[in-house]
Amino acid sequence: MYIKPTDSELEILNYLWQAGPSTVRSVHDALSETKDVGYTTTLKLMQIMHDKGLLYRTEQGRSHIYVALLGKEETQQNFVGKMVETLFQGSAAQMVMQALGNHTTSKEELNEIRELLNNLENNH
Amino acid sequence: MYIKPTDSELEILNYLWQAGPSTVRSVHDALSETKDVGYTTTLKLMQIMHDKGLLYRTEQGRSHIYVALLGKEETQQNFVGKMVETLFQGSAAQMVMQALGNHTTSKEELNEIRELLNNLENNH
DNA sequence: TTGCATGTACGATTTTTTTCGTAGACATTT
DNA sequence: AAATGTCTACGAAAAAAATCGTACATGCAA
Repeated sequence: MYIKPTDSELEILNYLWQAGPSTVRSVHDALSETKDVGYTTTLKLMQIMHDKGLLYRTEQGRSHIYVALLGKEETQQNFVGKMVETLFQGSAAQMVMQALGNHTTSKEELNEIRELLNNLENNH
Repeated sequence: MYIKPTDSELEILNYLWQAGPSTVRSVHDALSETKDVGYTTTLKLMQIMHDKGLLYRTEQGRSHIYVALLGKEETQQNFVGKMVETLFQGSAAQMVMQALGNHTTSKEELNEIRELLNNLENNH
């Protein structure tokens, strides 16, 4: 059963995906850069995420090391899927066009996408 | 200042975008198809949305007609943008590939995207 | 050994979101 | 006219999320 992370939980997951196994301290220090929040708030959030089964943790001396149990790809897929459903009437293509139209994308990336389109069409 | 709609509010907005100006009754009837919720809950939600400035309303006899004040495109852009930021490190291309890879897309739509890619590259 | 820094645990509060019961207005039906 | 159905208003409760204070343990430095 999939548990949808909240916005705050997503910020934490995002850091863990990039940084790998981390202490509350390092997660908190990272989040503090962009957000004004107390240490115990981050701590509590991560404890709750642990309770929910979103994070695994192991003791390391006096502190804990946390690892994301939810996969990045899995989560991306869930969020994108839901958004396509609710905001784009199920049409991935519409969202794609919206996204490409409103973001700067490099030539290389555009080519990558082109290649993907070709592959999709061939395996039809 | 942009107000981010909650999940429930999004469902209502979504209906209003498709159906145009509507009564609470018709919104509720539509939502009831997929969701088990009381009439007064939908009513209250729409009243709150009106207070927040998400909906405009006008009296029509004994009932009210509601209209979405938040644009569909604007909202799509906001949600997609945020998702690209938080879940795809700001790379729209990555999300695009994720989305296309996991959804069935018709040949026509693929061609539309191809055309968009060409336009993007030319206006570089 | 005293004090300070740094860690977890956890209760409690606040804020946000969702839900719904009840009351009152006003048509329509019987 | 009385009963019934359908509407809004609104308070309040329940549920979910986010925040933080305080207590307590432990390592380390003075």
